[in-house]
Amino acid sequence: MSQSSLSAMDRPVDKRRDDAARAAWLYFIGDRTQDEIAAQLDLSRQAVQRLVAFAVSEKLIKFRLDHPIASCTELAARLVGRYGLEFCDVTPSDPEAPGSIAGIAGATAARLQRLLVSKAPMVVCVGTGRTLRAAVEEMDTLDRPQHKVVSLVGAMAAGGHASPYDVVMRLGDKAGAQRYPMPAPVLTETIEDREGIQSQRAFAVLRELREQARASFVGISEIDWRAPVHRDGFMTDTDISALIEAGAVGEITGWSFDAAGQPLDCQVNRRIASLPLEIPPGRLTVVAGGGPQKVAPLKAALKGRLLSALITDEATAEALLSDASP
Amino acid sequence: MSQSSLSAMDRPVDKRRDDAARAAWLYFIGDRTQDEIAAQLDLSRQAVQRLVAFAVSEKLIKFRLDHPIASCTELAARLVGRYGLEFCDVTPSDPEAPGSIAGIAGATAARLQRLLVSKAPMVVCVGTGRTLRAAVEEMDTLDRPQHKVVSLVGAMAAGGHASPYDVVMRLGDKAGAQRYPMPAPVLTETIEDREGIQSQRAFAVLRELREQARASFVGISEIDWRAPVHRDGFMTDTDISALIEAGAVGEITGWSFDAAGQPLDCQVNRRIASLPLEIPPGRLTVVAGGGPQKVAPLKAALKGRLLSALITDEATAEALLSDASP
DNA sequence: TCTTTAATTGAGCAGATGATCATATCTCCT
DNA sequence: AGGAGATATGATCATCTGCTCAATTAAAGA
Repeated sequence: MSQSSLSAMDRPVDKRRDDAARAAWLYFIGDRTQDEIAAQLDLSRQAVQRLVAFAVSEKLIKFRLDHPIASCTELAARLVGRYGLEFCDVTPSDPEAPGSIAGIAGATAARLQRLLVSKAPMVVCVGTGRTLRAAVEEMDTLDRPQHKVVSLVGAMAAGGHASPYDVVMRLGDKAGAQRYPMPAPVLTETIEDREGIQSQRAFAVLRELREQARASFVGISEIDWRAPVHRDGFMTDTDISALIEAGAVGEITGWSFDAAGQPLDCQVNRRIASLPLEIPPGRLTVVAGGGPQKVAPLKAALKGRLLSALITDEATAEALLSDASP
Repeated sequence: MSQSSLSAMDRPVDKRRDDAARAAWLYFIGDRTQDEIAAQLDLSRQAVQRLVAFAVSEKLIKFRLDHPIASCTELAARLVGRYGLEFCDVTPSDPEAPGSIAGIAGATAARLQRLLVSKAPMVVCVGTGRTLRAAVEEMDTLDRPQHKVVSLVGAMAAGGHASPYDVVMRLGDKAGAQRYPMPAPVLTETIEDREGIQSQRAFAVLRELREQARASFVGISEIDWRAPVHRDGFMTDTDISALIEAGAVGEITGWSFDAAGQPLDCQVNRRIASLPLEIPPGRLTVVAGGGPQKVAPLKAALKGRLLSALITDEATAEALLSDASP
C-alpha cells in the first residue's frame, strides 16, 4: 500500500529537501498560505510549516535586497574615499543584534558569487572564520572546476583538531572548484616547527597559487581575552598575553598587528604558519567583518592599508568614520 | 520642528523606498517581527507592515530558490534530450494558478542576469510580452553600458499606441545597457507599409545588431480568439480569422506558425514587421513561457525547431512530454 | 520479544500578520 | 480661504504562523 515511488524511498534525505524546496517555493514565490500548500501537497499544515522553516534554515530559499539604501551607500563612499579602497559594501545593521553577521555574509556572498560565476579560470584565496563561513553558506551553488580556491591559513589548532570554520573546503564545494587547503596549524609550537611545515612541497604550491590569485577574502578579529583565535583554541593564554603585551589590537589570517596597522615583530607572529600578510597592487584583498568588537581592529587595518576592499555593516561603518580615536 | 534632513525632504519617493528596503531587510534577513522593527524605526506596526508589503511588491527584496527539485530537473533533461535543446529550465508550478508566470519569470531573470553580468560587450535581442516583462522585473539592477539590448519586434499597435509589455526599454534600464527599440508596429496595414518601414535606416541597424547577438529571449503565444496579440490590439478580428483559417496555432515575435512549427506563408505574416524568425547555429534562441494555453504553441515550436532553449514550468513541461498529440 | 530511546506527528494556543474601515491629513483647485 | 478629492494613519478584528506538548510511531538495543 505504499504510495511512494522507488526513487523516492531510497533517498529520504533528498526527498525531504525536495519537498521543503517545493513548499518554500509555493510559500514565498507562489505566495500561498501554509494551509493551501498543505492541501496541495497532501500534508498537514504543520508539516508544511516545518518544511518551510527547514528550507529557510538550510538556505534552500534565499532573500536578497536589491535596493541601494542611501545612508549605506553614503557611508561606503566615504570609506572608499578616506582609505583609498577599491570598493566598500555597507549593509544595513540590526541595532538589536550588533554582532549579527547576516547582512555582511550576504554581501560577501554576492561578491564571491560575482567573481566566481565567470568562467575564465581563476584563483581565489580565502581565510577562515565565522563571517566567511556564513558568506559561503549564502552563495548559490556553482560548478566551476576550472577555478582554484586556496587557503591562506591553516584550519587546525596546535592540538590537531580542525576548526569548524574552515572555509576552503566549503567554498570549494559550493563553487565546484578545486580546493587547496593549508596542511598546517594556524600557530606552530616553535619557529622550527613552522619552518619545517613551510618547507614542505604543498606549501610551495600554495605560495605559487597565491601569486596568481585574483582576490583574497579574509576575516578580521580582535586580539583580547575574547578573541576567536583564543576561544577556538588556536592560541593559548600565553600567546594572547604576549600579544596584548606587544600592543596587538587585531589579527588577519593569524597575523597580529598594532593600532597603527603595523604587523607585530614578535615571538607569536614568528610562529604563524599562514601565508604572509601582503596586498600586492592589482590584487584585491577583501576584508569582511563587523560588530563593535571589530571596530578597533578594522580601524587599525585600514590605517595600515592591510586591505583594499571592505564589506561591513552600517553601525561599524559609522564607528569607523567617527573621529574618536580608539 | 522638522526632524528630517534636507535631502530626505526633497526626495520623498526615494525615502519611502529606502525605508521599505530597510524594513524588509530587518524582516526577512534580520528575522525580526514587525513590532520590533516598528520600535527601531519609530513607526507604528502597520506602517512597517505596509513598508514590507511595498518592498515585496516593488521587488526591492527578492526570493530565490537554490535547490534543484528532482522532478523538475528530470523533466528538463527529457525535454533537452527529445528536442536537442541547448538548455531547459523547469520551475515548480502552482496547481492552483496554472497561468502564473512567477516561476518562469524568475528563472528567465536568472538566465538574463547570468548573461548580462559579464563585462565583455554583448548584444542581446528580446521580444515582448508579459512573461519577458515580468522576467526583467525580477532581475537585479546592473550597470553595463557596454551591452546592447535590441528589439526583435515593435511594441506599437497599428493605431499607434504603445504596448505596456515593451521589454527593450525596461531591460535597458535594468541592465544599464544601450537600448535599440524597433520603431514599427508589430503588424503593418499593408505589405507596402512594411517595406517602407523596413527600408528605413534604423531597421538596417537592428538587422546588423541581430547578426552579432549572443542570444535572443522571446515569448510565445497561442493564436486564437484569446490571443494576446489580439487582446492587446496588435491584430484585428480579420487578421485572427485569417490566421486561424490558415492553421496557425501560435506565434513568436509576431510570426505565426502551424502545428508542425512551420511559419505560415500567408497575408498576415507578410505584413509582420519583426525581424525574421530564424535560429542561426551558435546563437541561442530562448523561449520563455508556460500555462495550459501555451502547450500547443510550444509543442509546435519545438517540432519546428524554432527555439534552442526553453524556460517553462512543471505542468507545461509534463504536457509537452505527454505523447498525446494536439 | 520486550524495553528503551529517539524521531514524527498533530492538537492547541499565543502571538504575529494582513485586511478593513473610519478618521485624519494633505493637495490641488477655485 | 474654502472645499472636494485623494492619500495616509491607526484602531480593530479575522486569519495565519510558529511554538509547545503530549501522543504515537519507528528504531535500536537487550
